[in-house]
Order: sequence, then structure tokens, then C-alpha cells
Amino acid sequence: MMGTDFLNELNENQKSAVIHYKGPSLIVAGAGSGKTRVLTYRIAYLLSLGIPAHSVLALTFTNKAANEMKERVGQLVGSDTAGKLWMGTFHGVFSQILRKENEHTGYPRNYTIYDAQDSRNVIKQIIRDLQLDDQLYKPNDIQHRISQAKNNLISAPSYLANSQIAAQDNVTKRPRTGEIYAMYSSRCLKAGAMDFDDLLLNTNVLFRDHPEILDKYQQKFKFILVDEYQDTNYAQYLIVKKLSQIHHNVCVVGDDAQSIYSFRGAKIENILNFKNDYPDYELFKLERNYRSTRTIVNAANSLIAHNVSQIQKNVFSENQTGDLIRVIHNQTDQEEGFSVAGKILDIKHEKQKSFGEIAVLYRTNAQSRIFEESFRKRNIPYKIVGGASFYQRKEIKDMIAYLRLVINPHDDEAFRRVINYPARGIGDTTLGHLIAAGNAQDLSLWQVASDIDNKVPEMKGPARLKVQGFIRLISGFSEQATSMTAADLGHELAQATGILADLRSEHTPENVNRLDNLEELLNGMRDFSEDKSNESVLLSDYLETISLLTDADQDKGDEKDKVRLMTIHASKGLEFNTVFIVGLEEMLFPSQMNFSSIQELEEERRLFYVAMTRAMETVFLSYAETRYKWGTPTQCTPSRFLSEIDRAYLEVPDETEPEEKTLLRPERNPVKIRETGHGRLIPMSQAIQVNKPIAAQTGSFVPDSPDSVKEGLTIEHERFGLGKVLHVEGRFPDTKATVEFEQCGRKILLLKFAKIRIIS
DNA sequence: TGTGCCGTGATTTTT
DNA sequence: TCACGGCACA
Repeated sequence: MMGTDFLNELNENQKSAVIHYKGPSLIVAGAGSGKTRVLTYRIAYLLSLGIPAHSVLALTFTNKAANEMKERVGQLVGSDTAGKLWMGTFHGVFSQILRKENEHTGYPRNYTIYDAQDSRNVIKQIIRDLQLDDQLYKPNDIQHRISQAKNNLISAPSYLANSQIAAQDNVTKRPRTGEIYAMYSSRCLKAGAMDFDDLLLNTNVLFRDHPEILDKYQQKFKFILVDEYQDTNYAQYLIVKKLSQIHHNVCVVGDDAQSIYSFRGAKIENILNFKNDYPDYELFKLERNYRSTRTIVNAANSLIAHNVSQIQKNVFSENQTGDLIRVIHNQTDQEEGFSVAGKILDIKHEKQKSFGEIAVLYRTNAQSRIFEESFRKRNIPYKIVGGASFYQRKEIKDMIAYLRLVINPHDDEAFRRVINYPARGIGDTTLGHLIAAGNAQDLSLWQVASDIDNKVPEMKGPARLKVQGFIRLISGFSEQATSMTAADLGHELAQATGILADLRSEHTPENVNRLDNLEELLNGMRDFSEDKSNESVLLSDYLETISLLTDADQDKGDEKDKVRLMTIHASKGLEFNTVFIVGLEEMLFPSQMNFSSIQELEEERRLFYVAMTRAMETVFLSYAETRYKWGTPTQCTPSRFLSEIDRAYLEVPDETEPEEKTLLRPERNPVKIRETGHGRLIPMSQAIQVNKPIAAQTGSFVPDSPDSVKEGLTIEHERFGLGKVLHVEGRFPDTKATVEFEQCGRKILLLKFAKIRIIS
């Protein structure tokens, strides 16, 4: 048995969270409190007790987190042992199980995983096929609705059978959503494809319908650990609950204050209600923050205190007090770009910080541009983290579509993508014939294309020959898929399909870049095939790993010393010496989309909390008075979050004009029209568009006036659907209504923002 | 089969 | 403003 000396590296709370390994435990871990450390040590501790690695299941949300943990456990117990752990993302682990148990799922072992774009394409096509108006049936909305249904384990048949859901879809004027859902599911099944949500949904279906298989995994996983538990959705929650039913050794780690993914179906209630599911649970709180200065921790605490629903905890720091948080006031968004650039150069010189220790965090991706421009002008090296990832690029997606088709020829999305790329004379007409035949006969495109004589008799001559040539090309590779390594196959495929020739045919800078990317992909396949730790180096295994990868582009060496630009969402789990949080204006942060209910505002506030707690030493908060939105300069009010931070931790600019003394008590009403002039930098000639009340901005939805909302009425909310008003309180303009929505449950709405129509 | 123009719409997005 | 998708035309 290995030693447990490593326990000495933990504080008392961390240690007890590690060594109480039996039974259910909830570890509430504040920001920067050593959460990953506790998880890894707990796993190492389990192993030191002689518990076999293959009976430990550790689930994370990102590949990055999983890899990091794997590595750190490996350092403690050796990488051989660590390699035997079941450690990965929810999607990764259960996609493997679905492959292994494919006989019971109805899907092929080599099923494809559709990414978000694939599934949106399928939905678009269905909407077209049903001849529905895509203004009403917006593919994005439908996709989101289907996704939410799946996250809540509502399959297409139960969706169609549910009268409440039908009522909601009637309210939104989209009564055929269920039909689209059903067609979407059957098309995915026909193509042998699952989307991300299916991986979790089908795991639940598998466990529900096959108790013997559930039992097998219940027995197998004697210890289950879940990271970022506050971000689990219902489907994930239920998987964990079921799997832990026999041994009850489930340990979840999370921080309710950092739950920022409810728009993706995450249920903060999962962590808040842990005690209901596991009454005999032990609670551990990690409250000491090792990352940030006292000022930062206290300021963040004072902010998050404005949230009502949270687990009581006292996060504290024993680091230095540190500098006050500085607020930067700008006239315009352009000026914001310049002041941040200037401050970065100051910090670099005065505090001897490198660029790589500095991050700029914003609410929306669109904000990055202004910083890119100002950084370029001042020669500040920067790197945008997130955004369009490597695997989203056209040339990469094309290549991967070929790989997918070789492994699973029924993958219709891949088929459509590459049948005429590079151009081989198979145009829309030909493809249209294939699609029509496939839909009519309920066959995949591959099935009809490989038997044109019988399945598409109307297709003749050259088109027929071209399609047959394509089929031969792919099936030739399919036959070799189990005998060649992924790398060899990839290289030959890139040649034989003509992708390489196409990219080399024209020496535009764009093509050169694409060729580089393709080469990088092929190199990646080479690395994969030569990686000794892989059990198998076949193409199917390669695809499995990359289809669940997003931003695997880990920092390369030459990118170390660059300022990081990213959304706050992307910054979760990271830390930087100095953090700039920018665009702190009402309607931007908090986002105008999340204005109408207290719950949504609380999530925005948690987002701000996450942003602040990324910083070790220094935080800057910045906002602008006017900002270009959709091409027009828009008047902005400072974010309410600025005024929610305890003033004692803030340093506010003193060059303010009298009017700005009100900064920390901002006018809450964004409708306020500010007088221009006063010698401001904003030219009078520029038409300043003042934020209009939201009601006036929305198209078809005509809301009623908020003061007519009364208890007992049935109302319709633009996004939440139908609901009953339970309670109204407060005086205008802060009137709040508690509403029980049929779909979304109880919400507290701020009537001045909510888009509501009275039904009865 | 490829190009160019017009209209639209525009958060966040671990997988 | 800008980026993307759909459609019309050559």
C-alpha cells in the first residue's frame, strides 16, 4: 500500500473532505479554495486504501478538467494506476458505455456524434420539408427547445403526449414542434447519430430499460465523484443518482455561487437539494480562498451577498490585503479600449508583470474587437481564448466529415457536406433526388446512393456515375478502417478525395492557412496513432476522442506571454494575476436578455462573481457612457453590480464631474434620457440612441402595461410561456410579481422589464 | 456550379 | 456595423 504523506499538504477542512470517503458527501468549495486539489487527493486516498482504480468513476464537465485531474492523480499514484480510473467528462464516459452496450441501444457501435451545427442543419431541413415558416419556427429556438426536453429526459413520444407542453407550443404559435422533434429523432437514428444531449438521454434510457446493465455499472462503480456539480442538468443528475444507488459512495463538489450555465439546462437546485436525496450526507465547506487578496475576496463576497438563494458560507482570504479594486470610467467604448491598453502597459512596467498574467474578461464575444484594435495599436500581444475553435473551421469540418463517413456511412450530415466537396459535379439537383428518395423510403443517403438502380430509378447518366464513384471512394476506405491506423488512413483520404489538391490549386493566403490547419489535423492524427498509451489507434477511436473535444488548443509555447481576451464563461476555472472586467453597463452586463426575472439577474451576478474571483492581485472594472450597439452609439448607465460592491473595496476615479458622483448609486432606470452637451466628447452631430424600453424593441410580441398585472391572472411571458400570477409586491418602478409558469416553474419577475401579456 | 447581392438578426455555449 | 445565409443570375 502506498503512503498517505500527501495528506499533510492539506488544511484541516480539505483533509476531512478527503478522508471521509464513505457515504455521500457534498463539498462546497468556494472560488480558489483548492477544489481540484481535494478531488485529486481524495482519489489518491481511495487508491491508497487499496480500492481498485477501475471501480472509481470521476466525472467532470470539460476535457481540460479531466486531463488535469488525471495528470495530478498520476503524479500522486503513478500514471499506470491513474490510467485505469474511469475519469472523464459526462459525455465522454457515457458515450463509451453506449458504444460498449450498443446491442441494447438501437444505435450502431460506431454511431456518429452530431455537433450543434449538424443537428441544426437537420432541424432546418425538417422545417423546410414540413414547409413551415422558419421565421416562426426558428431553427435555433427549436433546437434549444428539443435540447431542453432531452436534458429533462422528455423523449419525442412523451413530448407529443404531454398536454402541458402542447399548450406551451400553442402559446408560442409553434404547435408542430413535437412533430419536428419526432422527425429529428428518427432521422438521427436512421443516420446512426446522436447529438450531445442524446448521449445523456440514451444513457438514462439504457439504464431504465435494462436493469441488468444498470446493475452491472452500479456494482462496478464503487466510488463516484462529480466535479462542478452545480452545473449538472437533470439527465446528469439522474445518472449519478442511479449509479450510486447500491454503494452510496457519491462525492459531489461544487459552488452554487459559480453556477453560470442554467441557460444550458444546468440546475443549481441539484446542489441545493443534495441533502434531500442523500439525507445521511456529510457536508464539507472549503472556505479559505488561497488565490486572491483579501480585498478581492471581500469585494466579491459583498457582491454575491445580493443573491437570495445560496448556500451559507464564509469565503475568506488570509493573503495580503492588496490594492483596492479600481473603477475605470470612459466616455466611449473606444476610450475603454485605450484606457485598458494603457493600464496594461503601466502594470507591466510598474509591477513587473508579464502580459501572460493579465486577462480581459467581457460578457459577450462582440466586445473583443475594440480591445484587439487598441492592443494592436499599442503593440500589446494578445490571444483570444475560445471563440471559433479549431474543429469548427470549414476545412477541418470537411475532413472530419470524410472520416465520419468512412466509419459510419449512414451519417447523412457528413454525406451531404462532402458529396460535392471538392467539386465533383454532383449538384443540388442530384443531391435533391437522393434526399427525396431517402426521406420517402426512410433510408439513409448512403443506402439510396449505393443502390441507385432500385432506389432512385429516375436518376440517369452522368449523375449516376458520379455518385457511384463517390460511393466506391468511401467504401474503399471503410474496408480498411479496421486494418490501418487513423493517421495513415487520414493521409490517404486527404489525397484521394482531392482535398489537398483543392487547397493547393490556388495560392491565396486563405488557402495557405487552411492547408496549415489541415496539416495540423493530420499531425494530430499522427500523434494519436503513435501514442503508446492508446489501447487502439483506429480511426473510430480517433473520432471518438475528437468529437467530444472543443477547445483542445492548449496554450502553445509561443503564446505564453500574451494578454488573454475571453468571455467570462470561458474564464471559469482559470486564474490570472490581473483581471480587467469590462463593459460594466446595464443592458450589457447584466445582459439585456437576462433582465426580466430575479433568477436571471442572480445568474448574471454569479457571472460577475466568477469574473472577480479569477484575479489573484488586481482587479479593474471598467464601463463606458456610450457604446456602439448594432452600429449606432447608445447611451449606457453603469452596471448595478458596481454599486453592489462594498464601497470600501473600490477606488473610484476622482476626476469626475458633479453629475458622476452618482456613479455608485446609478440611476436604475435605463430608460432615462441623459442630456447631451456639457462639453462632452460625444459630438452633438452623432445621433445618440437612448436605450428604449425593451417592450418597444421586440417585434411581434406586444406586451401589456405592467400595472395591469394582478394576482390570480393568467399571463403569457415572451420567453417563459404561460403562467399564473401568485403575488404582486412593491411599488412602481420596482414592482415584482411571483409567477408560476407551466414550463419553467416559479419565477419572480421585475415588471418594468418583463415582457408580459395578460391572457385572462 | 459558382458568384455576388441583399436582407436579417445579433448572449453566454463545458459537450 | 458586420457577418452569414438564401436566392437570383450568368
